[in-house]
Amino acid sequence: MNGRSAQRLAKLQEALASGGTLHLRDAAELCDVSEMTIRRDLTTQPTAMTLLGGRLVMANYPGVTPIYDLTEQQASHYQAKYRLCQRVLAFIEEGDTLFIDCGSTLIPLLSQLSHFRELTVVTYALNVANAVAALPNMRLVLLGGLFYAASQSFGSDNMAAAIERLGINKALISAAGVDLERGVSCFHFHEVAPKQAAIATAMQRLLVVDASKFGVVRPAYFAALDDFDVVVTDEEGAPQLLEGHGRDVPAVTVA
Amino acid sequence: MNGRSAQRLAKLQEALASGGTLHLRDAAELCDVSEMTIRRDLTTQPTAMTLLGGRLVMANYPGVTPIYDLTEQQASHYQAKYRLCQRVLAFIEEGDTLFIDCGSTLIPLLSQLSHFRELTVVTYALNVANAVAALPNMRLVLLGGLFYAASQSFGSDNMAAAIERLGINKALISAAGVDLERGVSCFHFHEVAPKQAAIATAMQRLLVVDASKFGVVRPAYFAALDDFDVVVTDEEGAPQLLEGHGRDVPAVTVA
DNA sequence: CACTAAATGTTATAATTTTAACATTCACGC
DNA sequence: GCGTGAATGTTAAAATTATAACATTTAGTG
Repeated sequence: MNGRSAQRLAKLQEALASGGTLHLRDAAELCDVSEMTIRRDLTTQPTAMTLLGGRLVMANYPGVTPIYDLTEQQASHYQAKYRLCQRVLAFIEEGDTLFIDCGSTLIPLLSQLSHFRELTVVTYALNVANAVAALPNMRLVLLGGLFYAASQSFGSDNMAAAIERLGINKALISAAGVDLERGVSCFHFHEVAPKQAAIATAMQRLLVVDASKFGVVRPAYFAALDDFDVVVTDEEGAPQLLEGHGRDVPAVTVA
Repeated sequence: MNGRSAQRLAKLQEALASGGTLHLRDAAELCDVSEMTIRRDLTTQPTAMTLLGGRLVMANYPGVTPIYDLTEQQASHYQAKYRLCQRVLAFIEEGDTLFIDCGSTLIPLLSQLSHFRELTVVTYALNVANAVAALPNMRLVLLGGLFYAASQSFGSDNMAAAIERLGINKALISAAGVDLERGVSCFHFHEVAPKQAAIATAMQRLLVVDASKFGVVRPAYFAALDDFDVVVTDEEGAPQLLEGHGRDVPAVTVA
């Protein structure tokens, strides 16, 4: 433990507080020590900063997502979601007005939508909106309200009414749990109203879920399985969906 | 221009959307191309990502905005905005419900808000929402609608009504033009309703504009200068604001 | 089906960053 | 002042990342 060490780090953190990066050489100059000393400070002392390619950046800031490397597992998990969304893509047509649910499942779909010339996306999720906003030739309608960080989505008392006013063509719904008998559920209660409204108003309803969701029940039920026209799932999910059921299961597409 | 380039970048951006970094080698593997291709994508196409020490990071991620490659002019311009926002900060109190306007002027304010324990932010701008969503202890209300990419904001026919339902304490309004006689203007017509509604309902109204906005007129007028209680501007803006006027000018704060 | 141009891959090289080892300086008690 | 250990600086080598040049593949065209 060294008082100067801590003092230098505090100074640097202050410099970075407004965001940005500081090259190690500049950090050293700022503190009037050698680069090696800054390096040692960073490894010796606990700090909210990290060194990335010779540059100092803020990480682990209270509440701010820390800088970390995506693990291979995370990357491959993303690949699976990507394949699922490739399947969903087959259902989308030029001119559609899509309702896109919150969560991470449908995110990989969005960049694929840039192929279409005329598409409207309706969502109540911030991450979905950001992905769509980055695309050209896309009409985006975000249903606002109070922000729920856990699901990156918004909730408001008149969201259902707002959704029913829109001419939604296809509803792409995701879920946190699918139980063949009990129904389809999610974590957060504020998601129930928009999901149900989208299911009620859309002309075609797709449930997009990977295998891990089957047999799971989450706090908030929002639909029965046969409320959907199509279920898109992966190789592992399909058998679970079909077994012990055969009558009122929607069409199934496997990624 | 290359469609695949854009598609790859979109895919990577999605993978990084929830934060973190992705090593170039993993990014190349994910897209099934060579590292060189990803490098070229990044330099060829406009993107929100940047390469930092061989790792791909979201450039607009809180704390990772790379300022080192900005021109000095840009850096100083940002510094000016930052100072302006520092002044605005003095008007904000614990427990406030703030209306925050769209544009880039007020963005540097947002990261400073993390010092407060209890704050509500109301906005109709996507970039503002993203900055606030990254902060802890913050209540965020986003007014949704149809997305306008040029101003990164939303517009809807009932936005004014939605704003007037909220208990907004202080309205922080920015503008593209301030003419001492003709009034305050912005570029986009859909911004007029929310700005006016916020001005109408807020208990305190602050106009935040740097010197470059004075004497400029933009397509859409939305207020008179004396609709505001305070004008926050910089050293160069203050004299322009005061000259030839003296009666109905609001209090002026200089950054 | 050959031709062309764009896109991508490969390789070698340059530049940068990281690490390790050792030298030097500084603070402080005796 | 001297000795001691911590802190810092310096240097060289290793590892990593970036760049440039050229080879190869691919997509589109006549």
